[in-house]
Amino acid sequence: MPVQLLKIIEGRSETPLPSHLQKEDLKHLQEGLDHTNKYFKGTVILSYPLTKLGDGTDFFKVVLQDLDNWCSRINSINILIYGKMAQDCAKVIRHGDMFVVAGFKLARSPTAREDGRHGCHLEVSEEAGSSIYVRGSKHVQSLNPFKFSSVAPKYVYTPLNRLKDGTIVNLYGIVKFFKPPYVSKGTDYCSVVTLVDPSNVKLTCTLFNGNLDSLPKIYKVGDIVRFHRIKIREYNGQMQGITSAGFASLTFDGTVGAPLVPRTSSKVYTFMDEEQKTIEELRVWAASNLSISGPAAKLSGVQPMLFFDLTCQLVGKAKVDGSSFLLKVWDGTKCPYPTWKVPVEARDLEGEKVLLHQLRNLTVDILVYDNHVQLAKSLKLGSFLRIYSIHTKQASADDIEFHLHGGTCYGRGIGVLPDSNPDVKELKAFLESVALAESQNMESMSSVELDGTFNNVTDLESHLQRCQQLSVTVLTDHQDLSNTELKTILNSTAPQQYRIRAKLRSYKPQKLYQSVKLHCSKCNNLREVPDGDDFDLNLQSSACTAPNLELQNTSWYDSVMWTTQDHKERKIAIHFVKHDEMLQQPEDTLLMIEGGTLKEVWKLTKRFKCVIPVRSTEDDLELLDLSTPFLLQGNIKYYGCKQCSTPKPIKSLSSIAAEQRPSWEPTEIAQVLGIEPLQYVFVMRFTLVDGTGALNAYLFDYEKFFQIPASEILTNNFLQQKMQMTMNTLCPPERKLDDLPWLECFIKSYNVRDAVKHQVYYQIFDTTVAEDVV
DNA sequence: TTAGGCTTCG
Repeated sequence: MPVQLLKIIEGRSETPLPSHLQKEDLKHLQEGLDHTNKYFKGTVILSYPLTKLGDGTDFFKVVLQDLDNWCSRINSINILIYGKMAQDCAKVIRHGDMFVVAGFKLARSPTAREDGRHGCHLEVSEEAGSSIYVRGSKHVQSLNPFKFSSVAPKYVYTPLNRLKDGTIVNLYGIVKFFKPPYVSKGTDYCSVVTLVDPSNVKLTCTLFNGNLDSLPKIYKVGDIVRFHRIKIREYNGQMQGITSAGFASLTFDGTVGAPLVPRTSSKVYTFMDEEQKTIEELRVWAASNLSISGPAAKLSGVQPMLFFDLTCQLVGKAKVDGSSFLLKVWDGTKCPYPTWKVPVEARDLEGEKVLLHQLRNLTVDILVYDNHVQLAKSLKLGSFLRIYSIHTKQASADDIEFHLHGGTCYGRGIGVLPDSNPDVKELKAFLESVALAESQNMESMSSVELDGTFNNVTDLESHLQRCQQLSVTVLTDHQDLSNTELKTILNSTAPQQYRIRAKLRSYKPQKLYQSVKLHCSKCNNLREVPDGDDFDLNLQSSACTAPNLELQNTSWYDSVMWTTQDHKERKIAIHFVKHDEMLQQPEDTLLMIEGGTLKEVWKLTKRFKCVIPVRSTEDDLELLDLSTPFLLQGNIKYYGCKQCSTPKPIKSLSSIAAEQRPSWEPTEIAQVLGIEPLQYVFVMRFTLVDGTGALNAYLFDYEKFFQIPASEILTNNFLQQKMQMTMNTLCPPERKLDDLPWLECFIKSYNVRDAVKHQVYYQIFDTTVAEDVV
């Protein structure tokens, strides 16, 4: 039989190829050379749907990658399979399979220039006397491994529903619960991990090791682990896993599409295609079968009386007494409640004094107890931590307290995250921006303050006093102009420009988030920013269209598709845009999603550079309705103008993908997709007074006035607080007019006429909030 | 040996 599936033979995993065949290297596949008695071996990286040619012959095309030459510029080749063999192959071939072909005919590939693969393709059919051997992955039960040569030992992995008492096994699982390593009462560190796998059986493992590093590096529920040599025992009527001699583990991020970088302390480990495929399959299974936890809690979002996990940086620590220890941490956001400060002796507090002072309003005190003290003491200042199951407690009328109680219930504990952790990378970038803002604030304050003799209230007061003398805004141009009184302006004709000195008596809207609008610079229209519900509805209605199978896996993107296993059986497809035939790092990757929910789309934006929601049509993917963002990047939703856009087919994007270094700039993406992008803008009305008169001036600001990008305000707590603080400085609530600070501004007057009336309006321009106010 | 998940009570 020409297509041979190498079947499992109990205890014998080796089925040799016919001995007359010799392996041919990709670079030796050339026209004019003799390929009789040669075979080519590669991994299936792509297969196309089975089709019929014009004459009714079945036709199946697969792309093989040569693993021995995978770092060469050209490492893949097209295999064209005809007739019955095409049918047979189409039934069994899976992505990732090892594929061997012999007795092929070699011909020039007409698509080589376009697909960048080998200059020749291999033609294969029964008539030509070809043979195909397929080695399937572990998870295809009917197919099995054979060795081409003796390389690494083969591991067999036991599904969690097949575990037997008293055995030592290898297994994979998705972390459903874990206790980060803690000091046990014996001699070792202990970590308890509960796993689940697609057999839907749970296994709780108790892992011990004297070396912290030898325990699995699990950072969150949903991580995927591979355990080697774990002992299975029955305990209380259930199977339990426990470390045995030689136990080893790999841990992977459980997010679909995240890089496959194993976390391990082992210097030598096997991790091959099959393993990769298993992890990818488990990720997809988990994505549709396990509940995905929401975004991580931030200090700005804490509530009294709850338990939460906090990702943070350690800025100070101090011993308190024998059974408790103090950690001072921050995550760049401000806790909305006044927080409890644990009294400690100044000499017991470790940490940079200046930093502790600078961040005094952003750090919180976490008191850790009992078994956590030892680990807490050993933590390095500046390290990034995830503290699991912190308890917030409202002790007095105002203060909120943070406790990490003794014991390890619910995974209570402290984990140190490496700098390479994606959450740490994100946090670090955020903290740097906050620290910069904080230090700029500090520079403007008096040096007396820095020594810590002044308290917060005094800081604020002196800050406001300063604001009352100087202007809280500055002019970015035309400084030579002299001031004009408001009365004069009100009595003059428009259009004109003026420099004014006035006080901000009031402003609208009072709720600052309402000031954010979307503006089209082409048609000048302003539009409200759609809320998340609209977006969700659009996504839901587009999810009714199932992904078109013919639009999966093209020359410029790779696709993953799965069906959710809830009652809706929703089909989700993700298309990862490639660059140079390769997938890029997630942080550089643009992906398109069909059938995703709002939550899934947001989750993807956390990991990938750009996300474009799309749906299938008959012959291409297309953008959703323009009330939906055409692009999500970071926290920002980019919208297009309905009036001025003429959406083009999605394949127009492939031109950017083909660039040397695709930067995926929103403006460039908008341009190739025929979208006129809308810009986020603050629109506010300031009522200004100067003793001679009052006038309303509009502020129309993308970023310049507040030095805050309008695009980021809606999704960034810190910037919202910053903007609120700025407005409180410009127009302090509950103050008499005399006590308000001065603003220096440029305003221009302009006429607005319609059939019935004529009005003069004023707009602020070339003005910015003073640096020490921001 | 240790812990064997399922919140402290400071």
